[in-house]
Amino acid sequence: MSIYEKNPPSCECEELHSEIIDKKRNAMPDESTLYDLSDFFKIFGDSTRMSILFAIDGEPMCVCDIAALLGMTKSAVSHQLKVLRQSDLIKYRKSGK
Amino acid sequence: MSIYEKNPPSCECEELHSEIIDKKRNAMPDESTLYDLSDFFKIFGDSTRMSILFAIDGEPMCVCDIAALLGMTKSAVSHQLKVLRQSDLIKYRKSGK
DNA sequence: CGAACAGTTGAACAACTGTTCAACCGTAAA
DNA sequence: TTTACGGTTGAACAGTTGTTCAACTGTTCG
Repeated sequence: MSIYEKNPPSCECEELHSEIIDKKRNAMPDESTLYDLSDFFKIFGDSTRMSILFAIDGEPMCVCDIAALLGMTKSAVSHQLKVLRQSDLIKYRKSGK
Repeated sequence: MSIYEKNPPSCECEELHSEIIDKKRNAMPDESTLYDLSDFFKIFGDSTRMSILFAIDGEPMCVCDIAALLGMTKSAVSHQLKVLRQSDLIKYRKSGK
């Protein structure tokens, strides 16, 4: 005995408060700003990357040591370092052998 | 003619700089702090949530209007509002009909 | 040169995340 | 009470993200 058999096609909201919507639309940052902003936060939204940033804060470390400290593989660390490097959050320093 | 056929089992780094590692380990925030921190940033790491936050900044909006403004379904907005609500970033205000 | 070391890369895979769809709940007006 | 409205929910799906594995590069030391 299903009662709601003939629901309307859902969400027929015909912009009931179009004044508010228009007003808000003008106040909104443009799309690319929104993407840049969320992309920025995305970098810190991973605990591994956060750990790496804390680890190399102040004194630089080599990839092997970071990996040992965090209990991950060199590869995983390197992948995340690449993300951080691409965001200009860290610098690359050549190591010699 | 593959040359590097007998690579070592990879990553044999026997903590070459164990002093540095130990020192860093003590300076690291504990794991739950790291998770809390990254979880916090994760919320802002999505452009939809960012948009919603900008939209409802100052003057509150109903779900239908947010959906119309951002060109999404009510459902999608509601799901993201739930995330924001769970993070105590926004408050719920009952609407009447 | 050849071996060892430090690090990078890409493909494959699993886990997670965001959107859609359809069904649903609660309130208020008819 | 019934209908419409504003909003929520959960399952399903697609796209994205993080880790691992194996192979690789470049440098340096013997």
